[in-house]
Amino acid sequence: MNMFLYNTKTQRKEQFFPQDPSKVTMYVCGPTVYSYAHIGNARPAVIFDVLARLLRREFPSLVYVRNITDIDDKINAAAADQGVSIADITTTYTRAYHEDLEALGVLAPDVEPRVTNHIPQIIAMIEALLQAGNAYEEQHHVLFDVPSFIDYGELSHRKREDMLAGARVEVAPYKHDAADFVLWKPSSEELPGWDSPWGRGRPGWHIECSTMAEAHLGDTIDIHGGGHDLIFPHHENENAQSVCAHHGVPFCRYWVHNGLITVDGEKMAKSVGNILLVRDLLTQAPGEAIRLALLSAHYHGPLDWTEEGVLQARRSLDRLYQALRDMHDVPVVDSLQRDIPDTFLDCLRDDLNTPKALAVLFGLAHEAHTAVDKAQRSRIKNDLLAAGDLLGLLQQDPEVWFGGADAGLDTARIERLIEEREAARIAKDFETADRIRDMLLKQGVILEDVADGTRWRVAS
RNA sequence: GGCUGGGUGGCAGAGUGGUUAUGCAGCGGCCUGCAAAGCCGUGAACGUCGGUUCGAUUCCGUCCCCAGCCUCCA
Repeated sequence: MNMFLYNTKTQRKEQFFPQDPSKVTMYVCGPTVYSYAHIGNARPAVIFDVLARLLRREFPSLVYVRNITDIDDKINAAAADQGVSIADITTTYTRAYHEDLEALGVLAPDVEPRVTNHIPQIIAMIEALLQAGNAYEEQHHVLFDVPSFIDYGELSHRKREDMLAGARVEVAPYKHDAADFVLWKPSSEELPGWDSPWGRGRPGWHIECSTMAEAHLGDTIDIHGGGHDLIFPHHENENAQSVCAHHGVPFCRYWVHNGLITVDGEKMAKSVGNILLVRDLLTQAPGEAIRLALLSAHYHGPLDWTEEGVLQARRSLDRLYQALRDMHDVPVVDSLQRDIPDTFLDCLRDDLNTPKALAVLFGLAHEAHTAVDKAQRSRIKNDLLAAGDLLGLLQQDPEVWFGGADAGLDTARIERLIEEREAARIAKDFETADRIRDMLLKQGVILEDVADGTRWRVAS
């Protein structure tokens, strides 16, 4: 059970040893709910979902926390923009986030804390930082005193001097040091705020994750995940806060970051106008195909999102489901006792190498088409389903996959035409038979004549 | 300017100090009334320049290119 993860902090792949093997802890930065989830939000959700599934299998228990950030100036701006309440915005987009992730086969985390439910704890942590001498109050703000934390920059591998060189932000007058960041800031009348020892205000950006991690997982967590863009400043600051609030106790043992998504080779950004919403992608391809597309590249590297990539993912699933379809009458062992082959598990244990794991899946599909032995076929089907389940794939009925689920097809009509064609074939009227087949093909329905009759599928 | 990740065959994408995954696409064959699916076979790659080595795509260094971060973006 050797597991390895690339640790951003040490910049190398390390063997994973949880602090307490009986209870692994993982915290992943969730969304700020001010708009619909885009494909870049979906990538970490899917990746850490796979990691969570793997950890649950490899260790007796896992506590997986993925937060919802429901206090943020972008939320306030969206509310003002749309003329609705802040609660309306966060409720709407939290629900949308859940719907989108569910469509991608992402399981719910064990805990999904919200910032608004942790204000007292946030205030307590800020007080702890003030007491420890790592924070100061200035003009109704409370700021983290970066120079007071000697290890600052350790995670993102930056030196403070270097950071100042290219800084594109002006230093606020209430900061003692340019690198200091806000823990608490004052709220005006119309903005959401809570009473605190420093007046009515709201938390800064980073403190909520430190607080929620502490509240649900303790002082030291095993794995902290998120997008590559969060390494600095978010995680660097989170680490500084937590370590200082806990008097030097390490905050996180393994920092795991996923690469970012580009769209047709270009950065995905509002300014470029190429933000792809999960919601919109789901109208173009099944959620399972989008999930596979996200897992088809190693999590650590960049992923270029293209229509061709989604199409390839659909075809990959066609191939895998084709194998399952051919084994529709092959029995499998009870799902609770499913064994997953080590060849497959080892791929994931090695820094979550999903592309390599997928290759094992294709190998199984190939075996399925060549094996004749009954017991062997049963084993193959079992492996395919069990391994697929760990990736959150292949759990549909193949008929549903090939039926194009919501393609809005008249199934009865297709079946009738297939019967007509069959009659024509028996009568050796191949002209009619081919005409029917071509007609269906034009409508995106492909016919396959197999041993026990004619079956159909929707073209990818 | 600093920091980080990446540059592999037509495309996507793993991996390895020497016999070069996997999927899609291509080519030849089998199967089929013909197809489709599947099977069998097959061509094709490691950004640049150096170094280490018997041998490097794989290790080290240089350079080039791409992407991201550098205070509220997953």
